[in-house]
Amino acid sequence: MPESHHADIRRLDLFAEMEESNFKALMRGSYVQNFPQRIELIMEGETSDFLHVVLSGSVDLYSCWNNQETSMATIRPVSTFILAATIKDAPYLMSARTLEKSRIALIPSQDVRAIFDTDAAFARAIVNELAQCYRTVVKNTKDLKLRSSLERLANYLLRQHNKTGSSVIDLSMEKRRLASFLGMTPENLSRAFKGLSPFGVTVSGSQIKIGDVETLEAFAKPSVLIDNMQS
Amino acid sequence: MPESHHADIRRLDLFAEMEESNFKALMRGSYVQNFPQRIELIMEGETSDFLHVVLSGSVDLYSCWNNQETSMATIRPVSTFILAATIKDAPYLMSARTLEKSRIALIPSQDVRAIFDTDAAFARAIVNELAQCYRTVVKNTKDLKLRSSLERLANYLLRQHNKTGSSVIDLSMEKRRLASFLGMTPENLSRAFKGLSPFGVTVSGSQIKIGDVETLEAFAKPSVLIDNMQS
DNA sequence: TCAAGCGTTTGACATTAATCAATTGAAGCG
DNA sequence: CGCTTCAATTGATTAATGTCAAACGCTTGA
Repeated sequence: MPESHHADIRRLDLFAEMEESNFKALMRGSYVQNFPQRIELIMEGETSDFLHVVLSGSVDLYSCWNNQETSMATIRPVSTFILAATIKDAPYLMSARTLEKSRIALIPSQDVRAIFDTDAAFARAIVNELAQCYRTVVKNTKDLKLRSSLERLANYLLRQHNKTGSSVIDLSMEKRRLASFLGMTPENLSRAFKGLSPFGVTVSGSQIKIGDVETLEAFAKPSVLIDNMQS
Repeated sequence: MPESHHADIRRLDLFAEMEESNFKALMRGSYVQNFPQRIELIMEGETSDFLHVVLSGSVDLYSCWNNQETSMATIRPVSTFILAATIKDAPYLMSARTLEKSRIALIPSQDVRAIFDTDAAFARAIVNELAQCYRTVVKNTKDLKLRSSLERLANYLLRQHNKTGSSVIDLSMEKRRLASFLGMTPENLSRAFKGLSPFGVTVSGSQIKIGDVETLEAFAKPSVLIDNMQS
C-alpha cells in the first residue's frame, strides 16, 4: 500500500493507539483500491477476508430478503465496516456497495485477528469500536420499534442538524435510499416531508430547511438514548 | 461471592479461557444476589457500574420512549448483559427487569475494564461476545425491516423449533411480551397465530404446535443470515 | 434544443396494523 | 367454591403504511 494512505488510516480510533510495528505489519498485507460508483464490494453470506476502511467516497450497507432490499447504514470516511464479521470469521450479514467513486483500504482479516492477540491497545480499540457499533444498532432498533415514520424522519433531520450545526440539511443521498434506511417507501417519505411542514420543515430538492428547531423538537421528542450519536 | 457460583460463571465463553488469577480477582469484587419476579435491575440512562450475569431465572431487556415500551431481548442463563455499556463506560441504552425469580451475579465494570487490558484471552472473549451481540441485533433489524408481522412470528416459531428440536413450542413468556419483542400489539399477535393456522400452526395456551415444519418453512422462508442463531 | 430516462411526487386504492370496547378464560385467593 | 384480577381473544373501527398508476421535473446526451 502506498505510504501516503497510512496517515489517514492511522488517524482512525481503531488504529491510532497500536504499536507502530504492528501497524506497519497490518499495512504490509493491505492494499488500497479505487472503485467507481455503484460497485458491489461485498455480498451478504460471503465469508470475511478483509476488513474494509472507507478512505474517501461513501458506502451503503444493505440487506436483502425475499426480493426486498433495505438500507442498513451509510459509511463515510474515515471509518471501517464489517468489523464484527472479520473478528468472528463469520459470513457477512450485510452487503456493501459504493454510493459514489470511493477509495477503500482492504486489510486481511487474518492479520487483524493475529495482531489483536498481541497488541493490547489494538484490542481495546477494537472492543470500543464494536461496542459503539452495537449501541448504534440498538438505538436504530429503538427508533424503528418505538416511533412512527413521521417521527423517525423528524428525528433524523434533527440528528443531521446537530451534526452539521446548520438548519439547512443536504440529504447527500437519494431520497429513495433515505426512505429505505428509515424503513418506509419513497412515496411515504415524500408524504412524510409534507407532514412535517406544519412544524416548519420545507423541502427543495435535496435541501431540507428546518424553519424552527424548537418546534420540530417539540414534535420529534428526541432522546439522548436514541439520537445521541456520540454515546 | 460464594465459591459455588464460580464454576457456573467460569463456564461462560466470556470467562472460560482467562487466567485463573484474573478470574479470581474478578470474582473477589463481585457478588451474587437473588431477585424476586418483576424487579427492575437497571434503568436506561443510568451509568454502568456492574456487568450482570444471569445465573438462573430470566431477564427482560426493554426500552421506552414517549410512554411506550418495547421488549428488546430476553436473557437466559448463563449469559451476560449490558456488556457494551460496561466496556464503553456509557449509559445503559436498555432497562432490565427480572421475568421470574432470578439469581444475578454483579461484576464491577471497573474490574472488567482493568482485567481486559492485562488478559489477552479475556479480551478476545469480550470481543467475540460483543461481535455476537452486534450480529444478533443486526439480524433483528433485518427481521423487523424486511418482514411482515406474520412472517416474523412464523420465523420466530421456526427458530424456537430449531433450538429445542421439538415441534411443540412452549412460549415460556407472556404473549404480550412476545408481541412486544416481535414489534406488534398483543391483539395482532393473537390474530397472527390464527393467520398461521393454514400453515399447520395450532395454539393451546402457551403451547404452540407446528403441524408440518416444511409447510411453515415454505411460508416463512427462513434465512441463515437472519435466523441462524449460531453464526 | 429536444427527447429519453429516471427519480420524485401525487392521487386513488388496498393492505396491514393499531386502537377501542367488550368478552372470554385462566390463575390466585379468601 | 366463587370471586377477583388480569391476560388473552374477538369484533368493529380507525389510522398508518404500502401499492399501483400516472404525472412531473430534473439531468443527460444525441
